[in-house]
Amino acid sequence: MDEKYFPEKIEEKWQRFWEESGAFEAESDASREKRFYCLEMLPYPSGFLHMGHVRNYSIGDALSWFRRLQGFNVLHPMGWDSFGQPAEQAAIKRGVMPREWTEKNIEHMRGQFKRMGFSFDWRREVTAHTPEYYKWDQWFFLKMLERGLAYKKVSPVNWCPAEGTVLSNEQSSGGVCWRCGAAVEKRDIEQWFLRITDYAEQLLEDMSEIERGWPERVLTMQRNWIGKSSGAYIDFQVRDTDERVRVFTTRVDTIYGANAVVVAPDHPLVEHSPVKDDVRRFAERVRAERAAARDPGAQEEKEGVNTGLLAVNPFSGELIPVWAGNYVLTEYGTGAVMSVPAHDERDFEFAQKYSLPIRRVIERISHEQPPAERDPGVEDQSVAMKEAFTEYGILVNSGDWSGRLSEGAIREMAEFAEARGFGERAVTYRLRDWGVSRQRFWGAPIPIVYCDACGVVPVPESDLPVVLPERAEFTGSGQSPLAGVPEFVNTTCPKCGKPARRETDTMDTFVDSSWYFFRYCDPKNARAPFDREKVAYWTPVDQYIGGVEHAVMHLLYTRFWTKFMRDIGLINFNEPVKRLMTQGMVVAETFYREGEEPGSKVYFNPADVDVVRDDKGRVSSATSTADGQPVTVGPFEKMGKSKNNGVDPNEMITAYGADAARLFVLFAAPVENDLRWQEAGIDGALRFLRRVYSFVHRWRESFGGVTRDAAAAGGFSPEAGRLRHETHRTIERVTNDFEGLRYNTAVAAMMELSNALGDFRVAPGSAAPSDRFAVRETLEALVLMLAPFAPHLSEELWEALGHEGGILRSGARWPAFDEALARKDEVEIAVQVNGKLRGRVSVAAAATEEETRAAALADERVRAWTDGKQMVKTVVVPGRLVNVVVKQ
RNA sequence: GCGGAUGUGGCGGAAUUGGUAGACGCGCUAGCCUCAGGAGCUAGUCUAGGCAACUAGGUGGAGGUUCGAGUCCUCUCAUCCGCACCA
Repeated sequence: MDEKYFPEKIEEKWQRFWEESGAFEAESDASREKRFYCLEMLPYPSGFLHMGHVRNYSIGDALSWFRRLQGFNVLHPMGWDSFGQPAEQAAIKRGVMPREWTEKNIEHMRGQFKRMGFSFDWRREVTAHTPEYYKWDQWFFLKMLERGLAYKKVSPVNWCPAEGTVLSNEQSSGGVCWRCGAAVEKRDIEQWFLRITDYAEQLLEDMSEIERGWPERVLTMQRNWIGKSSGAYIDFQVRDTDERVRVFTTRVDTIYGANAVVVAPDHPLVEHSPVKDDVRRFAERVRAERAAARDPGAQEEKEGVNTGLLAVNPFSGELIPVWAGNYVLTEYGTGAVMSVPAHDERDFEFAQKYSLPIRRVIERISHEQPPAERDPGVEDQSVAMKEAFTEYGILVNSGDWSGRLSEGAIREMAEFAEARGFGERAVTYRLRDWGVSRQRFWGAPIPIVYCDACGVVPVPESDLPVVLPERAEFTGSGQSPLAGVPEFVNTTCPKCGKPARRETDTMDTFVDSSWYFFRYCDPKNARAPFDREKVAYWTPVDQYIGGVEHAVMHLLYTRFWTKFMRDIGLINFNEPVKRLMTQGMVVAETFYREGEEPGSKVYFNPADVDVVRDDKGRVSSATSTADGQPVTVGPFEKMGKSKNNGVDPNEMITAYGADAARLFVLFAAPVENDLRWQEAGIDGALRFLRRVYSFVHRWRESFGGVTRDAAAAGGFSPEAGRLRHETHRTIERVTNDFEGLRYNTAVAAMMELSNALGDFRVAPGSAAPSDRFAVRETLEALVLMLAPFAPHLSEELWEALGHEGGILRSGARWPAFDEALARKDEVEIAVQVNGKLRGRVSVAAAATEEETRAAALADERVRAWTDGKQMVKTVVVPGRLVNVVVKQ
């Protein structure tokens, strides 16, 4: 053992040891019931690990180590979400083939992971872009197709007319093409969809199974995304046509107040309009406005045109106009609404703009509701009402329904409509089917063949995988790259054998990430996506860790995929993840100067800035290291290129070691909070590790031959007793903190223990056997508890303490605490007089209430406040405090 | 606009869930050691007063419940996040 702690030397040594001994390799083993699946979201191989990754995987790695030490069989795998756009961008920009680019990145990042010392079972690595993996994406797609869950429909994409390419939402933000700046258009093309909406109800219902383990806000976001809404469909006959227009409403009770039917601008009913050209022009305009710069947060003004059609209110028989309005969405409900301005804010706004009549049909029933504004005796309330009354109430002016309450009327009016054949109760969802088609090269090809004779033909399972060609033209313009590869496109029909063409769309990368963690359980299986028994052993995932940005899409899709896999008999549970943890961002200070352009900023990397502090430690100013001139101190922001405040994990490892970096990210903040990266903080982590290292170095020689019996025979000195108490109490605290993923307080507890060891002022040379026993007990516990945070150092110290074969193979177990030792035999009791702290007394931990009270009242300082006063009562909280209430 | 969360020293954050506010770390101050280094060690560090023991105040703000409130209740302010014409 070196006298000093040299991280790089130790880290290399143990990384080699782990690799050679297969320390983190796990196998499903029916005889080992205690098993734990610890999963972190797999990264996109952009080429470089960033601090967000370091944090994400440090959290998971710590938990994996903890469970291993507790004797669990732990599955902790890693893989690559390696399909996706950046690879294609690299191909366009630099002419590198996506596969080459991707694999080089993976190579590099895997090396970075290894330098961090994460305890992955690398044999299980899953890589989305390999045919061995995406073959099963295709297989699942075919299974969905068989079950009617995959289908094709026309749907719009962002289209750059200048380049003739399809753009993602991101690439067309602001309504212009990110590359050439041309105005983006919407174009309708046929695309593949998965019927996730068939599972909407289950996706909502099954949330009850995971409520305890998932963050409330993630479930809320998913609930909102699914957007369940119960109401009714009502059909309005359109006069002079055979058409009926169906609307969806949650408030049938307000139907007597309907002044119009408003349909989406591109609603099919428009065909029957006598002024359909006007309506079409309107629809075109709305369309164009939407495609163009849509500022986030900007709400369009409500606009509409009268279609000239008239519809019959099936309840009242009243004739009302049909309008087309920009505020009615084609995609939601039926694309048509009944407009009830008196009781809906949007309809109110619309009616005001076009001077449509407003009729109040719901009155308040409680004084807590806003007072009724109305002109008695006048039907049209346009003048009286200042805003819509959207609450439930009592029905008025509603024919036979008048006098009923909203709640009952909503139900019964829907039933009435159903009985009369002009409507039904209905539930709608905001959730839409999952569009999986991408007009891209770098994705799993959708296994479909188009044959002139047979139509749409699925590729037979036995012909999978449909392999992505090695090369394609990535000119950045023209057609989808796959369409330009004749060897790929031209094939024969699996049914009739005649020439046919392949589907050139590839799959959304969310498909890959929907089931990858099942593949980890059996990553090399060539006959099936995975072996059911292996998956049954490991899944569902015990703990999943990742960024909150995946709260909706990825996590909803993977829940959907799980339910589908259940339905085809691959697994037998509903929910893939028992516990979910969403970690906060890594943020760092920003420094900048005003740029040449007004409002532009030139950012300085924190490493190139000197910060000046006042004597309270407040940052008062900062200067550039380069020129010594001042720079402006900005707020903490997410690390990244745009703010030039990123920190390279490699540099951190070089300067401080992987262990210190890992310890710091786990200590600096609770895992769900944002983490403020401060270089000084990692210094503190390193200091702590050095301290622990030097304790072991100082004491290890003196531990020989000290047994528990020998130590106990001599009894423990008060100091040694105190140290043992601290040790056992710390084990208790750290163990509990782990269960709640409270790493920051776990580390704090270990630091306290190390401070206690520092206060134990006995020299190793002159220590009694009992002292040496106590110190060894402390150090062994500390080293093992530190393993999840700083595994390399812990391995080194464990070896220095005389254990062979590495921590996991040496049979080491997470330390157990002795309840009796963790408790104190003397406790300090706070004594308050009238709620103010006036003194502290020490009593036996087992002291009765009476004894505690007596001790408190006997205290001199307390008596100074109570003598001569009338005592009203005393409150005693055993083990904590005494409050004496006196009359003033 | 709707929904959710959070406000504690100069900073990140603790506080056994109604019981000693500020653990632990960073930063800062002073001292020691020193080949004077961004190393190590020791002490101090919520605010005000005092040499000190101590006293008073203090958890965004205002009320309230309670022997006792960072924690519970009411109102209010601020910040952050999500959704955004969802009928």
